Amino acid sequence: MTHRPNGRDPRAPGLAAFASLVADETRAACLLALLDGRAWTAGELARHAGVAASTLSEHLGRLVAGGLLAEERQGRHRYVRLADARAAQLVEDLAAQVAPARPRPRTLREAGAASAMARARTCYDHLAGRLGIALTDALTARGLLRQDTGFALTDAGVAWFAATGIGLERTGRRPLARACLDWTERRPHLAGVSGAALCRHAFDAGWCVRIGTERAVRLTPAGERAVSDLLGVGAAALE
Amino acid sequence: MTHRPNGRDPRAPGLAAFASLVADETRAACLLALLDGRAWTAGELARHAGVAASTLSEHLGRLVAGGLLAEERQGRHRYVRLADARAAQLVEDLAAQVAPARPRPRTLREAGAASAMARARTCYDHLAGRLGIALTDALTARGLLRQDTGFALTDAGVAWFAATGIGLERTGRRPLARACLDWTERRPHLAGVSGAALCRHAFDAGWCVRIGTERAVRLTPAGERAVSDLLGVGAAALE
DNA sequence: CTCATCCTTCGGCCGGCGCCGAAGTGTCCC
DNA sequence: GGGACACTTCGGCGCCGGCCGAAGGATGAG
Repeated sequence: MTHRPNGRDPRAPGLAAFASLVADETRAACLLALLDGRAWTAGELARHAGVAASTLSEHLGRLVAGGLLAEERQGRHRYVRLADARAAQLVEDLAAQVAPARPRPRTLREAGAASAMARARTCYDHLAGRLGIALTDALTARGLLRQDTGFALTDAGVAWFAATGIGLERTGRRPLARACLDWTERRPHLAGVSGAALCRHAFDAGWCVRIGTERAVRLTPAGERAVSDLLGVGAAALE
Repeated sequence: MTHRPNGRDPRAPGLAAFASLVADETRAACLLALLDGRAWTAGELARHAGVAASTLSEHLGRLVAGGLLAEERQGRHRYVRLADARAAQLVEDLAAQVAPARPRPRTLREAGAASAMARARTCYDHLAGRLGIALTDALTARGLLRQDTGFALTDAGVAWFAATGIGLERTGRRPLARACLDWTERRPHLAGVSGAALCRHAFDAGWCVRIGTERAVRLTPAGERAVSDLLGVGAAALE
């Protein structure tokens, strides 16, 4: 990088440096894995990505320095997670751009896992998969969310969250509602403060539970009743 | 790249490859330049970026192959522009993430240009700068746009566009309204179909004109009257 | 036709960086 | 204390890719 006396936009170096963080396959794999919203140890990520621990340590150093990851050291472990909702959104958005190169279930076990993921999963801090879309569509059909002129809760929507006992706390500048493009379905679903609150409530109220240690989620019988009663979402929309 | 038999997300290679497109300083400079929404020739971009024509030719090849740019060959010229609104949004979003490393006016001329850009400019196909924000805020204050629960036009807002004679044609899946984070102001302004329509109308109706060959824009006296009459935006909000 | 202009292709150079294994540091457990 | 474990640092290797200049189309002007 020699000196460039030109009319380049001063943001170019920063933009390139930032994109470089994602521009490595191993780091990209880490970021996608961390989209589950949990904190992983460096060792877990190294095994997941299939590289030596030393290699991964350097990658984590870069990602933390770049502000994409936050770290928390506990004893001899280094826990790492996406820095904030902003970072998560960035990875989501970027991942949504890439060609849906995904057909690849090799074994029955893999096919089952992929099917469960497509049905319901978490995407950072909100619900995704067909479940996430079904909820989003139901909110829209009931006039609680409008997607026709943008993406925002209606007054009735705000009231619905309050009546259902789901608190919506405004934190900083994070929007109350925003669209997150679903990877498997290529359709938008609810994210933002309300999406996160709905997801948290769904877990707290026992509407859904995690399947194994993955991002996949299963709707419980109680959850089926709840979404049917509250939003009129039938079992058909969830299969 | 040896074979990785691991549990990596299959999207990782694509994500990394895609980010690589932006992860080069010269390509980043091109993308930022193209955010003005116009078509540039390869030569113009080469001079702008300060690299040899041969070097830039290779960069353009990658960006086009990656789907970020669209090209149009006319005679011995190769015109290139951002492929679509999706690509523009991606570059905007990414650029908004990077630290606002921008203080740097060296000469009076540069300072003047920076000041004009901060006042009013285009951002791909919509208006940005203090003008863009003033319009967005005015729409919000008048109940035509709601930003409190997301980002969407209200029914009154749709009616306002119709009454003002600004057509809103739904094209594909592009949202009618979405927020674009302003680089200089760090605040959201109106983008999407309605943002583009408003910008186009402003030029067609003579509300504003381009300053020189840059992205900067100047509000005409007629434009000042129009925004004052239609939205109650005073001159103070635009300085 | 001839020349100038714009772009692309090719060969070659060089730096950056992703990778590993070995060695070192810090932490927890017994 | 000793040993196992998690992670980091370091040296070294190899490759990818950005850069240039020279040469080769392709197009338009005269």
